Amino acid sequence: MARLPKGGSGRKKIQLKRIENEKERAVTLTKRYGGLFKKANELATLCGVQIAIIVFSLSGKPLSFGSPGVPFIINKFLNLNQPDQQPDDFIARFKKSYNESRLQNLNQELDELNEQLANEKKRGQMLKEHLKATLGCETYEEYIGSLGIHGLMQLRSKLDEMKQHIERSDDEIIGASSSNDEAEVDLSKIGAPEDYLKL
Amino acid sequence: MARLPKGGSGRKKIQLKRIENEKERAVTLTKRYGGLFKKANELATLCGVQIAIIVFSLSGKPLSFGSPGVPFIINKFLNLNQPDQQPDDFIARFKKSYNESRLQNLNQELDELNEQLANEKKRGQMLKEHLKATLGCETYEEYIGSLGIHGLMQLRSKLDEMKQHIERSDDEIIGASSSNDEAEVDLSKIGAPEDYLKL
DNA sequence: AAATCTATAATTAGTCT
DNA sequence: AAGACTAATTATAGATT
Repeated sequence: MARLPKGGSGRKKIQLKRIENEKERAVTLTKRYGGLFKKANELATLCGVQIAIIVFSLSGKPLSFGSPGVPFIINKFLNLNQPDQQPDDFIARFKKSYNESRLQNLNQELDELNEQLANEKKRGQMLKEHLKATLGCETYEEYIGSLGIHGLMQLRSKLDEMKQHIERSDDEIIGASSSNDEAEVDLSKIGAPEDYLKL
Repeated sequence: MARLPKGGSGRKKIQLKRIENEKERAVTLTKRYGGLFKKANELATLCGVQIAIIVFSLSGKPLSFGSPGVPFIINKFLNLNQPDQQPDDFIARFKKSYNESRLQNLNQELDELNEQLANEKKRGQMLKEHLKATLGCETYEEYIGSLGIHGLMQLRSKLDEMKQHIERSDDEIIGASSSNDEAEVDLSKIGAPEDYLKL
């Protein structure tokens, strides 16, 4: 028998921005994190890589996927980022790292960041010229806008997060003898990216 | 001239098992982890969740995505799985501080920042397409564009501010100095937006 | 509200460059 | 060898139950 198009009107394209409707957002989360984990599993299987995904829902509930396992991969990741030798004295190591590594690294990283931002700018110009040549439109602002709305939102929230973390860490380090649980950043103070760039 | 169906024969369904051919596997990894990170970014944006992905390729190279950041989410995840064990001796306490200190976290955050910047660059083509799709829009994108410039400028000032803050903190901590002025941003060093985004 | 359905959007395997 | 292309597969937005 002929199949009537009884179902919905089909998929519509959606904007890449926070879904305001709470219910709809929850449904989308359920659908998509399932799809994401499925893709991750396929990637691990097809390509033989190790992969871990951690998602924190708005309610704070952790959803995780890991092949071979989340803790294993976390350990591996942390060890890579902390290739520490082992001096006898822990405090000496602490100070040594603190004095030698941090400022230099930070300055270097900041310089690189600025350099990359400059490169982004240059690339924007090239793109504009290219677009102008092919499309005949002067849309530099639009391009930078598109670029900025992604990269800069992430940068922005990240920097605020780091800033808060620094302030807390300072308290801990300077007053090292006072116990201070929960050195974690209070995420609720950071807010969504939209809060910084809302129209 | 007429457009020949010059391309390949089209996509074939593949088995969910390890791809034996090394080159093919590498190509698939590249394609799919890009797609996976894109999906993750969409999930984070659409649903306002925090998400981190870590992939270790066979060669051991880590590929990661994080919103707000991989280390941050790892910390959160670990804290959930290891509810606060109170350190009762000095070394343990110091160790705790160290592990949560800004040296590690900052460096990791910066690594992550740079990584995400690189990802942003990789998506240049996608952004171009997005721009093309939104050429019809008039004031919306332009407004975002101006916001992007503004955001970039503020980003710069935040970086400078952070840098100064860190320099002062170093003096305090390592040199045990007690001078404690408020770190102020030197606005004269920042310059006008045009200096960063001029075309 | 979770499951199902359908049309469509998005991803990508294979191919060619 | 890194990107473009195309056809086909896969994911999913919105409707419906």
